[in-house]
This record gives sequence, structure tokens and C-alpha cells, in this order.
Amino acid sequence: MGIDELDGRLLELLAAEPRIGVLEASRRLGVARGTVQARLDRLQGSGVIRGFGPDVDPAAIGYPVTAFATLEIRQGQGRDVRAHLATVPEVLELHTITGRGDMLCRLVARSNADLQRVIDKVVGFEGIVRASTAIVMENPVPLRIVPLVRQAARDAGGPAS
Amino acid sequence: MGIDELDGRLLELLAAEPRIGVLEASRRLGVARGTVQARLDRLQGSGVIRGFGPDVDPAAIGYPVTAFATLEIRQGQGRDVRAHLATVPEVLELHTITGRGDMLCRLVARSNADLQRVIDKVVGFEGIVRASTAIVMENPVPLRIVPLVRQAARDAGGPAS
DNA sequence: TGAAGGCTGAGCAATCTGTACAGTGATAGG
DNA sequence: CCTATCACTGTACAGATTGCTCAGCCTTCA
Repeated sequence: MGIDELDGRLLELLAAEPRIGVLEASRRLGVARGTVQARLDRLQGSGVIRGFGPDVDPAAIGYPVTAFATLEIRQGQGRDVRAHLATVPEVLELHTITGRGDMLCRLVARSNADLQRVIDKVVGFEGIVRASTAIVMENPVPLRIVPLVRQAARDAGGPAS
Repeated sequence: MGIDELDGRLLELLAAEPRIGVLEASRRLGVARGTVQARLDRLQGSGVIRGFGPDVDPAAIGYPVTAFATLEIRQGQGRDVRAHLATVPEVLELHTITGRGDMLCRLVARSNADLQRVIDKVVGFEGIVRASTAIVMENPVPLRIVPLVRQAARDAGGPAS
């Protein structure tokens, strides 16, 4: 487990220019094509790279409002609630968490008004006792991974030298 | 703005098999290659598809712990705090939100113990008054977009018929 | 010393991409 | 009703890329 400096550079490159091919990547990185191919295979095999799914902007398909909802669940209803939330398309992700509240989910909606509908759909279920919602105004740091990759690569490569 | 049924199927297909090429996609969808190419260009041009960045699993590169932190910011320090958090690699995303707390950020760490270090780094800054953290235990619904795409495509295609 | 693993550079057949062009059907405007 | 526009189809071609394999070289490790 872990990645070295070359893996890090490869991931950065892929993040910056995803449509790049193996051949072009090998040129940019200054290594042989076979090396890039082998690294990619390994990264995917080991689960570091989950995939290359299209990064779809919810706002661009009509869902410009994002919100986070903290849910409090009735004891023992966790499984049912999870199953319920999984059926709601506007629930983009769901986590079970420690602390105040039992679950945290990311929601999107067509408008602030529509968010009410979404929340009703989410909360309108047996096991959910209470929900508290926070609407996202700005997103100063969009979901990113490159800085972390860079650090992980440094941690692996630095101390070893 | 909005996507039709064919866009929806294309996005679903890309999500399911990202390494697929334009030609193979056109075969699967039963349309001409040029059509797929045009749709892809349009989807990327209109911002629906932001990119095809590699989906990296933080756990696989040594950061298996995820947490969400709600931050309370001192009046007028928002800009500085944003800039500060942007420099922390373990901050995967940052939102400004309504309600209790002013910002919500997603963090990762090498372990529960390491999370303390990360939080110290995040909170160790002038403008942050208070931070409340929730550790993620499970992730029953990983970040997903397909169900939403499907619904958006239905909404666009259905009522029109 | 020998074995194993990773990288290089090269080669080959098959495939895919970028691009262009003509034909067709549907739609919107005149 | 006629016509321009637009999207999709089917086809074509040159150039680039991919998947795969092989031999050689170097470093690490037992």
C-alpha cells in the first residue's frame, strides 16, 4: 500500500489532463510506455484508482442547490434508513457518523423551494427522528485529491531516501 | 441547459465503463459514432461533464479515516480561512453553509490519532473560533451521480412527449 | 552468485481517433 | 407550401494509439 513519486506524478498528470493516453503520458513523464501501463494497471488493481467516471456537475443538469443534512435515526432502524436513502436520486452520498446525529448526507435540489420536496422525501420515513439541514452557499474548495496525492507520494519517497 | 434521454444513457454508460471509447460507446447506444462524439463535445462544452479525472481512493494511499468538520468563523475572516484551508492537503473539500456553523469541510487522516494532527492544523488559525468534528464510520452510499442523471434525463424527455 | 522485479526500447497487428462529406428526416420560419 | 437549419447516419481515410511480446540492463535481496 502506498504510492511512490512516479505514481504521484502520474496521478497528477491524469487529474490535470484526463483524456491523455498512455503513450502521451509516458512522454510527459519521461518514462517508457510499458512503465506507465504497468503503473496504471497496478494502481487500478490495488484500488488506488477506482475508475475514471465522468465528473458530472449537478448544477449543469438542473440541480444547482446543494445541502448537507444531518439525520438522527431511531435505534435499530439504520439498515432500513440506508436502504431508503439509497433510492432517492437527490441523495448523492451518505455517511454514518459519530457525534451529534447519526448520518450525514449530501443532497441536491432544483431550487431552494425544491429542496423542501427533497427533504420531505428524505425525512418522510419511519426511522428518521430528526433532520437538520445546512444549505451550501459557496464551494471554495471543490472536491480535490491532487494535494493529498502529492503529500502521500512525498511521504513514501522522502523518508526512504 | 438540461440533458435528454440519449445524453443520460451516454453518461450512464461512461460511468459504468469509463475506459470505453467513442466508437464502442456508439455501438452500445446504437447510434452513429459522430453522434456520440457531438454529444460528448456538447456535454463537456456546456459543463455537464467537468472532466474524467481519476477517482482516487484516499484509503488506498494511506488515509483511511474520513471526517467532517463544522467550523465557526470570526466575522470578516472568511477569506483568510478559505485560503488557509486550501493549503491543507487533508482538506478534500470545503463549503460555506447556512445554519449552525459557517463552513463544512471534509477531512482525511492516516488514523484516528492522526486526525488530531489534521484538526490541529485546520483549526490552528486565527479566524477559526470553534470546530466540531464527526468521524465517518461507514459510507453506505458512496458519491454517485447516475441516479440523478437518470432522473434529469427522464424529466427532460418525459414531459416533452 | 543467482533469482526476481522493474524499466527500457523496439516491433507488430488491430483498433481507434479526428475529420470530412453527402444524404436524410424533422422542425421552424416565411 | 416552400425552404433553411439542425441533428443524425453511414462512409472514408490518414495518422496515432493500444495491447502485447521480447530481449537486454540494472538493482535489490536471499
